[in-house]
Amino acid sequence: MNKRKIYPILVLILVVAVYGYEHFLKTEEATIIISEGKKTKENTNEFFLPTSTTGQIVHHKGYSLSYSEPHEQAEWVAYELKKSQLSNTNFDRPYFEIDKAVKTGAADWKNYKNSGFDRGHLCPAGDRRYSKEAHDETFLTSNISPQEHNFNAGIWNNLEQKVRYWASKYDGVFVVTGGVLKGNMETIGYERVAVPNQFYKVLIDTNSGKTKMIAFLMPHENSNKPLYEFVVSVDTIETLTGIDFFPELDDALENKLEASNSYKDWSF
DNA sequence: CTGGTGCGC
DNA sequence: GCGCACCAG
Repeated sequence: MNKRKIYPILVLILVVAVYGYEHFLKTEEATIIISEGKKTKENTNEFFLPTSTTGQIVHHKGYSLSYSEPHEQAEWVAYELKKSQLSNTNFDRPYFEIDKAVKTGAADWKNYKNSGFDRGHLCPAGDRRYSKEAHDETFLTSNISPQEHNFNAGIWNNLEQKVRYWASKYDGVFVVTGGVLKGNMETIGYERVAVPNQFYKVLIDTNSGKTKMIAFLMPHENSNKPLYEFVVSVDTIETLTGIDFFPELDDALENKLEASNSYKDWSF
């Protein structure tokens, strides 16, 4: 067979392969979204999603996220922690996997190897112990951020445990968490995963009477201070990150709750 | 609980 | 790559 005959065939194979791969990616993503079931505005998982500053929102069964490709991590991860989901089941920790649902390519876990930083969960594995599937799903690289071990196992861990306490006490809470991806940041690994200088967590409770919010902003370092010392208004975090946290909420209520840095409604 | 490294197969 | 032992805050 001469070159004139073989080139069109090679081109055809290439086109089919690329199309097939794209189709595979879209099919996989669609499956993930459909697998969450019908979403309505009454479903808090959708209702309380923040805005994305990056244009790439990914839905998993147990949480949703907005991925920032330049920083190789999520700008936020959001999920509802229901009281009924609290569990002490001990699943083995699986290996981290690159999140294939991130179209631009989620970070490789190898970036973290020997970096000196923890692979810090944003949606904690401890919040998804109600099934092995949900637990394993938190071990996607789109759900982690580089964290100092003393911070992750220290005050950040304390805050995560407090969230579980509140989920129990207030019959569930909706959680949004992430690193502040602004300013000069150290990077790790060949993909230059950014190391945030601050981390935040925003909570809303709509299940125990009147709607209430609380937000935390923590420097990326361990601390022995009490958790309430890190409470700020939601507005403060919105200004820092450019994220609008509860856009679907009634405007008057949203404005009032997000301006407050009071923690009187939350039991420490 | 939150994580890590090293070793053998 | 996977399972397992062992370590740290």
